[in-house]
Amino acid sequence: MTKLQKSIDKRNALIKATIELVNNNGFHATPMSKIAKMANVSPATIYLYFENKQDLVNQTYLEVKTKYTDFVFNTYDENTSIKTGFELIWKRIAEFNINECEYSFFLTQCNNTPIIDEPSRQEGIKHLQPLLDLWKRGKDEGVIKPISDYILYAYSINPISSLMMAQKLGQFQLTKANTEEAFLTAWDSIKL
Amino acid sequence: MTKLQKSIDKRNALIKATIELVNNNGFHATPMSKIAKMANVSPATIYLYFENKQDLVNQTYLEVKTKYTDFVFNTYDENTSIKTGFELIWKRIAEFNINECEYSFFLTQCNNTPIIDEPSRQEGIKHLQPLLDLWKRGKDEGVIKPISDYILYAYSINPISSLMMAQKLGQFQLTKANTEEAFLTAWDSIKL
Amino acid sequence: MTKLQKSIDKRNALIKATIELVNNNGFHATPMSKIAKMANVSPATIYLYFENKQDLVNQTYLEVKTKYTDFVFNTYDENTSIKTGFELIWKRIAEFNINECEYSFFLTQCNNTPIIDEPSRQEGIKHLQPLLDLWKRGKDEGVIKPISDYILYAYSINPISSLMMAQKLGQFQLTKANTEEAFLTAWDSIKL
Amino acid sequence: MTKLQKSIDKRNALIKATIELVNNNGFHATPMSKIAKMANVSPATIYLYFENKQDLVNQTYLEVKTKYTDFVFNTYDENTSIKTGFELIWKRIAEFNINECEYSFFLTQCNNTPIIDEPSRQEGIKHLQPLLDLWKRGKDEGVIKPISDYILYAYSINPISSLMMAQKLGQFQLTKANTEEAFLTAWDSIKL
DNA sequence: CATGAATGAGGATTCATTCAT
DNA sequence: TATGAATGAATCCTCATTCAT
Repeated sequence: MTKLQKSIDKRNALIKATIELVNNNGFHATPMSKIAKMANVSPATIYLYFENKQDLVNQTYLEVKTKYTDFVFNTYDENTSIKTGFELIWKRIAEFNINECEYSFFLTQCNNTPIIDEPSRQEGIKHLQPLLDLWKRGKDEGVIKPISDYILYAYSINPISSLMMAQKLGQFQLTKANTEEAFLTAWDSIKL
Repeated sequence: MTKLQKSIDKRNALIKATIELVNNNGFHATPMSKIAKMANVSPATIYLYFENKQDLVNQTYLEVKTKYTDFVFNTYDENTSIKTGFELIWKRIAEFNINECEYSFFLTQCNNTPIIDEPSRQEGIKHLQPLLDLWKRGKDEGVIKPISDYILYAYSINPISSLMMAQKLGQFQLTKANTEEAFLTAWDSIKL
Repeated sequence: MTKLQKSIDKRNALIKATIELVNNNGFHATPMSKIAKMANVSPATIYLYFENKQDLVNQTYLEVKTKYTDFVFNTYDENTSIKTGFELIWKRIAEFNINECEYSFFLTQCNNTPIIDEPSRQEGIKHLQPLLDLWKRGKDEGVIKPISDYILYAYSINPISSLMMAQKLGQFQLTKANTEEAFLTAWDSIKL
Repeated sequence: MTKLQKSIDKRNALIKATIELVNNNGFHATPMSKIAKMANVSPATIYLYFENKQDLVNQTYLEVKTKYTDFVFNTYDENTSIKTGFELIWKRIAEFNINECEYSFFLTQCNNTPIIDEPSRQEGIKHLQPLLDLWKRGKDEGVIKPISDYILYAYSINPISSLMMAQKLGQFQLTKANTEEAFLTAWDSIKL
């Protein structure tokens, strides 16, 4: 194994540990020492890869966000009907939320608390462009309601996170059937 | 002013300070000393009213949640059509989110992080019963989709919080017109 | 013992400990924990009395400097001959350096290293005014060499510190006879 | 360039960096990593040339002290009158303090704090022998006061450092004229 | 009830030093 | 010889909590 690979491994281990611990305890209840222990490095080593705790969380956020959007738009094809395109994206988002719930829970927590820098948050928003483009086209074609993207997003995308949270808390089970219902509900909410 | 009143005032001041500080800094970045200072009491005094920091936050959560449900169901009348009943509740929720955004932001933060005890969280859920009853009736009457309450909630209620968050971040403005669009979208998502 | 007295005692104990430890180990080799231990308080207690380590050393410096000048000019009388006045001041300085060598060594160390803030250093210089006034009169009367005060100071006052340092290192003993010789040497260097 | 030369260069770079950083920040506020960076070597490399941080400072001290005495006694000739001999030495010391103030400030700092080992300090004192010999002759001839060498040193040599410090702090300017006054003052203080 | 002073435990971060290469 | 990566042991400082008054 090369030196570079070992470095990357260590950085990844740190990010993984950060996600797990912040998910379970919150940012401020997650000491650097625990992150180090879980990643099998010395606390001092963290500072070779990250400037400080805030930087560690910011970078973790951006890394996870990138994984998220990469996955979400990976299968997306612009040349489809609005509904098909939306379904493609929505179901990938759902799949990510179900299969990578560690990641999606982390994102949710970051999005709803003041633990992330505003710059990093802004950086994370950019990635959704394809979905916004799709909605623009949908509005032009009279298929999607002519309302603010924020409303469209709040009603068709955010609920997936809510359901994921409910599942994490053991209140609810996201089955195949459930997911289909949820998708149709999302579509009902934004279609014209 | 009676002694009892003075006590209640102090307790209220502490809860108010907790909300403001947790909203701005997060739970663990909010020291007891700052809460005390903002409430104009000694740190030691907090422990006359609350067992410890966790208890303070739990009680704050329940208190705010109670304010929330009291407000939301205050004007509710069971003897209306499903849609009217839903609109009544939904708009009160929206009104609360807009006018008392300190409170609703606090609830959102609690709902999306591990800072609240599971027992307190469970306690907070109970209060929604009238809405669940309404949905049950709606499903029976064939007006509301026959799907899990969690999905209904995720699609028709949670988005209000999302929009409130967006507004708090300055990305979005909840106007009268906007709110009406949002309501119709909510209804579209759950109506059969 | 009153509460206030206990507070003052603690502050004094901290300053005493700071002097002793910095004298023996230097500023940066003196951890707050050791200062606390020697003063019989918890490390956290230091921060009730001082903002941080730098502030602790700055305040210690000023406190010692004040003790120094208070002592030095305590017996001074303006209405004497130049030589008598100078002798009065010089011998008090010598006495302080001999009897309170902890204090004078601390001052010397502060004066010769970058551990004291510039503002605190400036603050400490002010106190020497009576000596400067005496020299002014001496120059006017043609008794003192008409050269820079800095030179006068370097030759007549600073050597006392040097001798104190030598004594501390065990190389030299400041006896009565020695001190008299040193005084005459000082006078020879500045008298016209 | 030979391998040996490269080694010497590195050692010199390290010593130079040590002087500059200790002068500006003090011994303990000067991390090995910064010294390494300023000398353009790896931190690990320092340990090829020096046993540890203390050894690095000790050796730096001795090296500078050697430069100092080499310079000071370079032009010295034993076969002169006491006054001429003293003037020769004194003016070289002054010249060194003015032209190589980085070096002399470093020496002053070492001489007034506990950062140098006692052995190294002792080692550094030896070099002054020619001056002590001169004073011995002067006392025998009845030209120099029959008092302790420590007093002679404190009054005629140390003040140069004091003036250099004052100059470094920007309070005072060591001009030609000033220096001459200072020399005469030094001579007045020790001559019989 | 109310408090200011006090603190032990713990957290982020730094640093002298080592080690595999 | 030279190094960059790695680290354990501090170090400064904070904070939830207690206690004497």
